[in-house]
Amino acid sequence: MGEVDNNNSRALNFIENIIEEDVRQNKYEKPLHFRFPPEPNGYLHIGHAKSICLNFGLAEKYKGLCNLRFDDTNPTKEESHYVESIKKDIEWLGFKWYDKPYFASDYFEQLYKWAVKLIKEGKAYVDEQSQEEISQQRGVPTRPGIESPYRNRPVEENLNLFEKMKNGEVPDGSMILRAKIDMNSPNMHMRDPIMYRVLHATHHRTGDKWSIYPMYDFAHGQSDYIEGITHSLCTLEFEIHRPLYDWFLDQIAEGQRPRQIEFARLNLSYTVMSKRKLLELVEKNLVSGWDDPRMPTVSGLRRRGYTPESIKNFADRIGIAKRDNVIDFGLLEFSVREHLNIIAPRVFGVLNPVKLVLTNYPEDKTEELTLINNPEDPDAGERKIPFGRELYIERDDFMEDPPRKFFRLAPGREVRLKGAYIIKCEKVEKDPQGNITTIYCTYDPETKSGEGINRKVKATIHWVPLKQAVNAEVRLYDRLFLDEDPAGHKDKDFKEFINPDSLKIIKNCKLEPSLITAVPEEKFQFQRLGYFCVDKDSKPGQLIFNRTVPLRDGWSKKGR
RNA sequence: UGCCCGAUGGUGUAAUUGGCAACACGUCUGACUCUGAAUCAGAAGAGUCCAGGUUCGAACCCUGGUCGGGCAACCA
Repeated sequence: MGEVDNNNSRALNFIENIIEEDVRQNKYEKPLHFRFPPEPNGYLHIGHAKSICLNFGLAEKYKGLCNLRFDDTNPTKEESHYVESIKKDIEWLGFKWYDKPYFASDYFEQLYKWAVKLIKEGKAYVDEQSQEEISQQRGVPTRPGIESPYRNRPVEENLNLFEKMKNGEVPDGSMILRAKIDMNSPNMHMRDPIMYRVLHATHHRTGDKWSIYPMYDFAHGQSDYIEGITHSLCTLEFEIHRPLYDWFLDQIAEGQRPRQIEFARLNLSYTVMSKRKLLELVEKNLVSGWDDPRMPTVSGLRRRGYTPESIKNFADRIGIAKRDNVIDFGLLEFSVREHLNIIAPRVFGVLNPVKLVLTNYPEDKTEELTLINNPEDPDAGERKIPFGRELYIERDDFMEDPPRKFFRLAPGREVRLKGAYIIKCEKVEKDPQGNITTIYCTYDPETKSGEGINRKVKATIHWVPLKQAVNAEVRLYDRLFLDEDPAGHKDKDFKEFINPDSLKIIKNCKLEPSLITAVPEEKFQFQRLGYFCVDKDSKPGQLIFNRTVPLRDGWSKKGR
């Protein structure tokens, strides 16, 4: 139980096609080896989840391995608490990395040796120009660059200078180590790319041991190579780096080497996906944190009430390709509903309560009614709810002057209280402002659920016993941005599109008493309303629920 | 005046590698329903960016365009 039927027979994506071909050709002697290489400078988001599902999923599918490797070559941006959050998120998604977490920083020594090797072979040199000069000389994509005056200095001099850089004898920014490739290349990344920079910064793992740090391009491919990665999957923006990835491997690799394959990153409508922008939302307190339930982060989705299964099914459904894409946020919502429909126990919760009195129900009588916990899951069992003369129902479930298509309660109309009796509205009581304060009904004792006669009524509504109701705070979420592509406007900042109503807090909601013991991350379907998840801020006696997603609503959609 | 990618219903992904466009979401009907949910049945919606070419046959191959994305951090 609890499994969403997942289509394993779906067509292969282009990466799987490449892999199948590799397997057919017996290209690798060892198991296929993948890797997920996050930089520990932020929290994982749903786009990373796509990559995680791809890499770890491929390893599972082809009985291979998948490493978790932190790409920690920039000590000025990386922090160990990000390492912890990333590990937690991957584990929560249900994936297991091979062996232990790996770190690019573990390869600093090896990388350094390779750099020295390149210098000795005349393939790398120390440049002492300013950042501006170097950038100037690099040229522009449409014009070739020009060579640095330091480009042809003697090997011995390069060795000495690089040693000084390494020993921390030169200030930040004064020297860099460059690969000697081709300043005329149409590919900007091949115009003598930077291999090492001087950074007197404390690294989250190596501390102050190093004062030089390798650049991404001089670390990533080599790290893949060291770990025996067979397929190095990354997003499209690295496509243009591939010639450089291969060039560095050409210099150092023997035998089997990794192959880089690029795929399109995930874009989700009505949200932003860059770590920089997400960080900005956090730092400017536009959201409550990385795990704010409105954030597209893995931790945000978890807090919102998403399940790992729903995220994995989503990742599977969106596929892998190379063209730019924008996935409808509704597809993510479909994926949670699909899973939660199967696993979430049904309960009664009234968000906007109005008192209802059954005038012909005995004053002191209380019944224990039995309700099915989940019609989709026979093993979910039953529970009891007390029923009495006074109840709460949803204010929206009553209309004094209903339109013809409104099926619920109205004066003179009958409706079933789910799991209880059919009731009929007799009259309403209002306050001086005209707000309805109490709805008076009669119940039909002959129509008890499961026992009595089952007359057809147009609607069944949920309810909560007034006396035993549990108070709770409920947080309703809507999309964080009003624009489909908030980051896609050249002239406007993405923050201008923030939805002012993305969070609505409702206090004094009335829940059925069984919910009193609910604990954080527990998920329920509040019947007829949606799926809800207990928030981490929730405490006994002060329950807080997040609405993960409302139920599909075919009625209000039709325009009513 | 460059280089690298890409282009298939509203959205996303397929098409057994050249054999007559499929699946999912969404939308719309209808059935069922003690959740206006779920479930079930059905429908509409693309002729594959454009123009040529090769071929008995092209979404797949070739040529030339058009449009979109990326590339000029001592970021990854």
